[in-house]
Amino acid sequence: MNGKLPKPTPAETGILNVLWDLGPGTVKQVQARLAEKRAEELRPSGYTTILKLMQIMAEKGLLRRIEGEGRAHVYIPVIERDTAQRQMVRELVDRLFGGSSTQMVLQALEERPASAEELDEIRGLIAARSEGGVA
Amino acid sequence: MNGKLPKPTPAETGILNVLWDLGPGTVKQVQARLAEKRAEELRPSGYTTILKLMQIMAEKGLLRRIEGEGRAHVYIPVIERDTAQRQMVRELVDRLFGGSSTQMVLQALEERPASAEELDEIRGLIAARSEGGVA
DNA sequence: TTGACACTACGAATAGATTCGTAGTAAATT
DNA sequence: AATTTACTACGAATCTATTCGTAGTGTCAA
Repeated sequence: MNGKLPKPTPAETGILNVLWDLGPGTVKQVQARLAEKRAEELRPSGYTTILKLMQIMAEKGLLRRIEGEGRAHVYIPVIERDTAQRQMVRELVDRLFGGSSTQMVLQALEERPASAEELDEIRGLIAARSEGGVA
Repeated sequence: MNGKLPKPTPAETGILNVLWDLGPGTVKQVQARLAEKRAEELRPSGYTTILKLMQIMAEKGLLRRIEGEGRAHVYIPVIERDTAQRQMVRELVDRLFGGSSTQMVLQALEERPASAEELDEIRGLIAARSEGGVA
């Protein structure tokens, strides 16, 4: 059902992040959130820009649009955070790490050392995997 | 010195991969390699396409061009594999995982379970990190 | 010398993402 | 009713990436 959703572009990913965090939202809310976040770094996108993007995303099937109580439409992400994350991690692994997620994991851990708790968490997952006899 | 190298585009990344694997190469060699790899999946890019891309990459500073012995120019990657990998992993972590490389690592391990040896390798790195007292 | 060959250089077409201006519309305010 | 407000819809401009055709150049063989 969730068939062939296209890969979100960078700008679309920004919008999805907001909706994943806040739940269903209007263009205005999303735009405000993005503007607030990017205010210092970059010039934030204008209202109609975000509107257009969200319209396009609805066309593509990335968002579902429902008629809100007021006049503003409310948008909900169709693609889930997990799914998008998986998609893009996989792509990066394929493109830059020759398909070896291990290599990428090593690289990631090098770059930004995790805290002790995080390492524990990873250790836990690994332990589970090792037993599971994944091959 | 290696100052402000722009982030390689997808097509550029493909070219870099070849040069990272094979070392210095001509347009012809790169094109042949890419064609061979993509032959089954997608229609491979033509010769002049790769030539143009490599010229652009040289302009951007991603490749260095030296005059070969024959008439063909030889190109060498300026940006290193490690550097590019770090750059893009970091970007993905920031963009999709709220800056938490741990989250991305967990996701990556979910998606493509690593082999026992790989898990060992990761475990080793983690052990080293834990002791090193990074956090 | 002529022609084939193996390249490079360059311009331009196409495609996708992102941007925003302008116009339309319905509801709320005066 | 007229005006303002708060939105949506749409077209078009811009930008970047990718594509490839065509033309130019020098070398080598006949």
